[in-house]
Amino acid sequence: MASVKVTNDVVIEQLLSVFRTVGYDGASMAQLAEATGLQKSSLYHRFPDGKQAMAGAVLDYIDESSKTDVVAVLLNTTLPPAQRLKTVLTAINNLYNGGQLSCVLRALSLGSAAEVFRSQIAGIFTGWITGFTRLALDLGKSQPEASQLAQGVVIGVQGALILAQTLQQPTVFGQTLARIEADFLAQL
Amino acid sequence: MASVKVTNDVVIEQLLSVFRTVGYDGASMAQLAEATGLQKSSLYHRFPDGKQAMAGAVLDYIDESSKTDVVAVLLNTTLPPAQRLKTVLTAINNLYNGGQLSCVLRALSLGSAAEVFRSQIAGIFTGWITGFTRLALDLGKSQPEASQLAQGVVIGVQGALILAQTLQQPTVFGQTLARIEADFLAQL
DNA sequence: TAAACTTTACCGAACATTCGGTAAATATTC
DNA sequence: GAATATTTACCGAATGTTCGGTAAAGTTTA
Repeated sequence: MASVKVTNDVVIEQLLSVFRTVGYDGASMAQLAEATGLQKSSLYHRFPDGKQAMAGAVLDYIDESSKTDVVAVLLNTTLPPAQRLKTVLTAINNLYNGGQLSCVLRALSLGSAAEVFRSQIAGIFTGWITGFTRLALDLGKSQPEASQLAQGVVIGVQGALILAQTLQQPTVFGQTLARIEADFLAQL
Repeated sequence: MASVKVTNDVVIEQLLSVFRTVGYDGASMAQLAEATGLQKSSLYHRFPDGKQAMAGAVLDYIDESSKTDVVAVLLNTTLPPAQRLKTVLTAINNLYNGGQLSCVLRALSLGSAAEVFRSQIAGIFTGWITGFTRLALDLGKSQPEASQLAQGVVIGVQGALILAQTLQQPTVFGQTLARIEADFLAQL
């Protein structure tokens, strides 16, 4: 091989950081090149199918880390439910750097890319909902309660990120995570 | 004067419908022109400061209708709180056509326009929070409870819109509004 | 009242710039 | 030297924006 200046994972993480802050249409090739430290053509060498493929790779990357850091933990029934909850909420808090980072799933669900990526994004959301539903059931909730709580996690995370960043008040995000934890642990 | 082809309000509503679905960077002048039925140059006649001014006019329009349809109702202490709640939630449901329409505030908080419009968007969110806090207090909640509930409205609406549209399951939005209503009316 | 002037709304064509993407050449590693 | 990675230079198309001009309505003046 020739000199690989940056590993593929690093490139993807830089692409992620651009897409998440400016969205798909807002991200220009020049900006993506500058962020990765590569020239445009080098990006096209790694992603021959162009910009959409770059965003697709970012989504695959997110899909993967979502499965390992969130879903797998939630479904790991060898751990006590309360510990699973705490671990996952901490992971989520880190994912968004305490509410300071946008969610790339939201960023990619607008504009030219929206229809292309919608089903994949839906898959990631569904994974979370499945995992949190299982956790809620293990915490003694009824089926409808569990579904409602699980949906509330995705809704709360996405909504809180928007509010926290718009108000420039990251604590809103942490408060929301705390409320989610309390809801799951609440005894009827 | 020459005859006006479309009133300013109609133009703004068409601009709104484009911006809300594709975002700021995703909206091309050609698309905005086609949606309004005017030529690009005619749009520049009405908005000499260009695309940003068009999005700004849309935001002003939203700001206004938010104040009259939501905030003013919430603060109208001549009406019983429960009725205010019901009226406003119905209005919100209509605003987003039962969860099928994106929120233009979210659409404009990404990309090139994000920093330009952030404070104005924050003002609209703050208006809602102020109004819902007042309502919660009138429903007998404590101050911290009221603030938390009010924040939860904005978070819930924004988050539910994202989830509903990604999953193509608009009912998610209605369910969230119902949960919000229940939370406000719940007796401790 | 009618002609002359001004203002307003609109349009088609062009503007410079930036867009995503490509081809050919150079550099690096095995 | 064969293969891969990266770069420089470039392309056509699309971007947001501006310009010159036209038609209609209002205003002024004779």
